[in-house]
Order: sequence, then C-alpha cells, then structure tokens
Amino acid sequence: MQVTSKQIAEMCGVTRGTVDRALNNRPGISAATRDKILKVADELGYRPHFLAQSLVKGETKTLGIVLFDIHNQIFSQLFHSFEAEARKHGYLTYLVLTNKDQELEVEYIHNLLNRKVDGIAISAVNFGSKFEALLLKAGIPIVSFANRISAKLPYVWIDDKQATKAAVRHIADKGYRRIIFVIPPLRYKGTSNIYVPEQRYKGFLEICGTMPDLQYDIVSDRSYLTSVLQLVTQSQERTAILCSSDIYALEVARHLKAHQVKVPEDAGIMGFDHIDVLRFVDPSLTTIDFQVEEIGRKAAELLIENIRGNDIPLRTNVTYSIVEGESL
Amino acid sequence: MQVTSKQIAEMCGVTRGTVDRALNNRPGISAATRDKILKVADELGYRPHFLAQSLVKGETKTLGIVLFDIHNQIFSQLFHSFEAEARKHGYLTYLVLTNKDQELEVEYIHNLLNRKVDGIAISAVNFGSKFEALLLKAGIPIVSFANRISAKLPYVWIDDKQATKAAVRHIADKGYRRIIFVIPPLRYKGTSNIYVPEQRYKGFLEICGTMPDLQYDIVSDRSYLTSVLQLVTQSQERTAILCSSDIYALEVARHLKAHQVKVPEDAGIMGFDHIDVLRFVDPSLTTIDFQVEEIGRKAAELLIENIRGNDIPLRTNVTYSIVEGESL
DNA sequence: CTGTTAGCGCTTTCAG
DNA sequence: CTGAAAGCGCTAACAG
Repeated sequence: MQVTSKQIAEMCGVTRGTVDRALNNRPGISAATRDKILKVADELGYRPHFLAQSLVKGETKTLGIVLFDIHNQIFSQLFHSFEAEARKHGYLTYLVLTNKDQELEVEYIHNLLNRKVDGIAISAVNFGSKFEALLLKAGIPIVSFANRISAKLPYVWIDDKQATKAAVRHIADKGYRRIIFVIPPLRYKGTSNIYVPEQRYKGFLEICGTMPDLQYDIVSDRSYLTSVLQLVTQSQERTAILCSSDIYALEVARHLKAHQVKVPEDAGIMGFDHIDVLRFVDPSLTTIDFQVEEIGRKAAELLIENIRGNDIPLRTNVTYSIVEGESL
Repeated sequence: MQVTSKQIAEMCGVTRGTVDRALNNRPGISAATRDKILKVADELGYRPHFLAQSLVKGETKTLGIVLFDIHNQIFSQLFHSFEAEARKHGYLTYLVLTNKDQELEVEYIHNLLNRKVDGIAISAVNFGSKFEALLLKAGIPIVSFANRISAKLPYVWIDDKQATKAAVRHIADKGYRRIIFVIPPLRYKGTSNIYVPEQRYKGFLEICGTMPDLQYDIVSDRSYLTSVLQLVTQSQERTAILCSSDIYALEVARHLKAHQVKVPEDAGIMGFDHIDVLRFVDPSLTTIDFQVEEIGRKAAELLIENIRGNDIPLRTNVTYSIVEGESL
C-alpha cells in the first residue's frame, strides 16, 4: 500500500542509505544514481513516512494550541492567524478545547507532550506553582496568552491595565461622572486563572483613584445583569457601563433594552475585544480593539523561533485602540 | 530526559518484552514482577513514546478536520462538538483552515495523509472526479459535511432542499406574496464546490414551482445588497427576503436599515443557520436552526466507527426546525 | 511465566 | 561514491 524507501532501494539495486541521500539531496552520491532514484520514487508516488521520520529526528513539526473557549470569537480569530503562521513554517496544529475545565486542561497538556509536539501555545485556566512547574519542565517551548501563568513563561497579549485606563479616561472625557465596571470573571478569584480580568480590575482601580469626582461600582456577581439594571435605574447621574468583554457588553445592552433603558441616552456602554460580529449590532458598540490576529500570529512565530533554539522575550504586547461606536 | 521501556527493563533486571506485558497488562506475567515493573515505571514517570507506538501499531489516534471557514460561527460550534467527541475516544484533532483556497485544501489533505491520521472530516471546496479519486484512494476513513463531494463518500448534514422548502412555506404562510432569495455562493458555480447552496437553490425553485401566485427573484451577484434594496423599494408588494445564511441575512438587515427600510414592516427577512450571536441582534431574526453541534458530534462518531472497521451510512441527516423571530 | 528475535520506516554513522 | 550496521522506542511472535 505504502511505498517505502526500502522498496525503492531494491528496485534501483542500491541500498536504503543511498536512497536516503538521493531523496534528501545530500552529498556523496553520483548525479546518475540520484536521478534514477528520484525518477523511480516519483513514479511510485513515494512519500516519506512522517512518523518514522519524526521518531528518528526527534521533531514532529506539530504544534499544540490549548483554548479554553472557542465560542468567543476572539479565539477563533486568534486560532485562524496562529494556524496560518504555523503552516507557513510547515507545522500542523492540534487544537484542543478545555472549556475552562482545569483537569481536562492538564490531561490535554500531558497528551500533547506524549505526542511530542514541538511547542505549545496555551490560554490557561490553571495557575499556581504546581501548574507552572508542569509547564516549565515540559522540555519544549511554551507560549502563553489570554492569562499569564508565570513570569518565566513567555506571554503575548496586550497591556490590559493601560487599556482599561484608556477606556475609563475615554468615558470620563465623554462627560460621564459615574461608571460601572462589569467584570464577572472576578468572582473566580482563587479558583481559576483570571490574570487578565485582574489586570483590568487593577487598572480600573488605579485610574479611578486619580479621578476623585468619578463615582464607580464594580459588578461581578452571577446575576450581574440584574445588578447593573438596579444600579442604573437607581442613580440620577447618567451612567457609563464598562464591560470586561464585548460579550458582556452585548448581554447588558440587551437587558437594558428589555427594561426600557435607552442606550446611549439613559446609559452608555463600552465593551472590550472588538469581535467581528459587532458589525451587526445596533447601536454600534464603543469598544477596545486589540489586534487579536496579531497575537495569534506572534504566538506562533515566537514558538517557532524558540523551537529553532533562539531566545524569545518573556513579554510581548500588541497595541490596542479605542473604537468609537454609538453606545457611549 | 525521556524514560524508555528499555531503562525500566534494565532496572528491573528483566527484558523489554516483559516490561511491555506489565505496562499494557497483558497475560503471561506473574503478579510479582508486574507490580515491581509498574512501581518502577511510576516512580520514573514513564510515559510510552506515542510516535514509536504509532509506528508499530499503524494508528495514530489522530483525526484531521478540514474547514474552509472558521469565522462563520457554525463552524466553530461544529468543531467544538467534533473535538469533544474525538477526545472521548482518545483522539486528538488537527484543525486545518483552507479559507476556501482549493490548492491549499489539496496540499493539506496530502499533509494529513503523510502524518498518518486515522481519519479525516472535511468541508470541501474542491469537487470533481479528480478530487473524489484523491479522497477515495486515501486509504483511511473520510467523512464530508457542508458540501458533498461524492456519492461514495459519507456525508453528514441536513436535507437542504426540504429545509428551504419549509422556509418558503413558512414565508407564504405569513402572507407574503413576493420573495427574494439571496444566495451569493451560487455565482461560484463551476468554480468551487457549492453543493449546499445548489441544494437550497433547487429546493427553492421546486417549491416556488408549486406556488403560482408567489412572485420570486434570485439574487446572487457580488453587489447583492444593492440589488436587494432595489428590488425591495421598487415593488409595491411587501417582500420577504430569504437568505442562504444568517450572515447574509444580517448584512441585508443592516443595509436595509441604513436605507430607511423597516424590518419587518416594509420587508421581512429570514436567515439560515441559527448562529449563536443572533441572541444579540434586534429585531431577532427568523431562521432555520439545524443542530450543527450534532453534525460535528456525528461526524466524529461515524469516523471513529469506520476506523474501527464498521460500515457507516453514506448519508446522515440531522433535523432542522424553524425558529421564529421578529424579522418576518 | 520470561527471554529472544525481528520489525515498523527512516536516518546516520563508519567502513570500504 | 556506496554499502553495511546500528538505532529511534515500542510491539509481537515464537521459543524455552
């Protein structure tokens, strides 16, 4: 069924070593025999056996990427660019989805290591020193994104603190004196890796600290929609609602609308992520765009750099910018 | 670095054959030696070398899935369920994205075959007998979806013809006497695999043939938005716009709105797919839901069944249903 | 119950 | 320039 180098060797009356020299055009072979071998190989439709090759070479030309969420569009966009970059360099990509299940995540990491992938990119939900150790002693390059795991592990993302500050400043510039920060993941503190939400939270607190005339609330409970509605309707002051992701912003917008709160007349809303589908929502959402495709591309690029033996930075930030919509 | 079965054998003073028996608990070994071996293996953190195993067993416990689009949410939803089902059975999944590039698709298929995946699921853009032959002689199970390739290749999807007919009937029942079918992919006829759009087109024509008092137009040109707007504004009759996917429906809705055509007052809109993000659009879109997660799950399940040597049906339809929104 | 041998398909020495 | 031999790590068949 499958043509092997051994068969080619026999047909050409040479040995496998010679066939190998021809196939991988290495020195030490006469042009005549090489041409003959290549011709036969081509006729038989020879294709090297990847596994055998990998086994002896110790590399699989395979990357693994671990995502905790694919329903949020930013991650499918991120994967898209990651995969494209990987392909350019001859890598194929295992995509595994953890659905924020911590045990599953660990299991998958073991699985990827077993299969000898050359590198792993991961948006982790695990955290702590034990998990850190698992990754550090994995023996292959690893790049993290969408949740930092360790100062020792390369991380590609945006500067969430600065971005959040910029958002608050933008809101203040629009004349709002009152702001609600909706950031539900915060309630998983201590349970799950929430590095990104925490950074945004810190940024929020810091900037608010410098703006004494800005009233603020943090909402992160499970029934955040109800909470937000209450806060909005109870207040005299026109309120801006900053959400830690577009998805939450859209949920909030929908809920307010269902309760006759007009956006942006009665309350302003701002999101975070700039996901593709925003094109279809009305009123258009003011949000923070960060080049998520760039993150995916960069993650793959760094991983491959590192696989090649080159050092890579422990921290890579991509840029962000505020996209003005009609919701604020 | 990596612990091998050979090392364990040496440490236990036995041979690799024996170690193998212990590790894969096969008969022909005393409880005493087995326990000893297992203990040592555990202490050393032994993990079998997947590649070596695959090489000798002739199976990689790996599946490949080829998608032409990940930005359309239905495909990320589909992948999600596919991957979950694969994992249940111990398979990891290569996800490759073709972006509807036909050459890339073929290249990727070769790549997957080289790497000896145990099976492939594919949403193809290629078509024709040459491509069919490539897949048929691949030597591994292949399942297709979101575009049929050949009557000889298992296909999992919905009955697009029936679904489209149901949509038209639904529209007629709502009292519409005029309908525009927006189906842009149709213009790639002969260039790309457009099995699904064609089925929907056929279904549309068939049902319209049975409804003489229903006026209809087909729109599939590149500037379909402009065309639709013209048709809608020129007509006295209130028009329903059926779109071959939710994405087109959302685009149309946006365009109409921008030109002061009110939905559903001035024109009705109906989509196809029931993608997740519809939750956030207003007015809510009437559409056809088909269990895309079920398709992904089923595709993986069938693939694995087939890998195990069991026959699988050449055609598997999942159910669909009309989801009523406010847009019609 | 355990050891020996051969082999998966390819690469890489080291001789000749 | 080419052949022979060893090895990647594991499995499997056959002896003993």
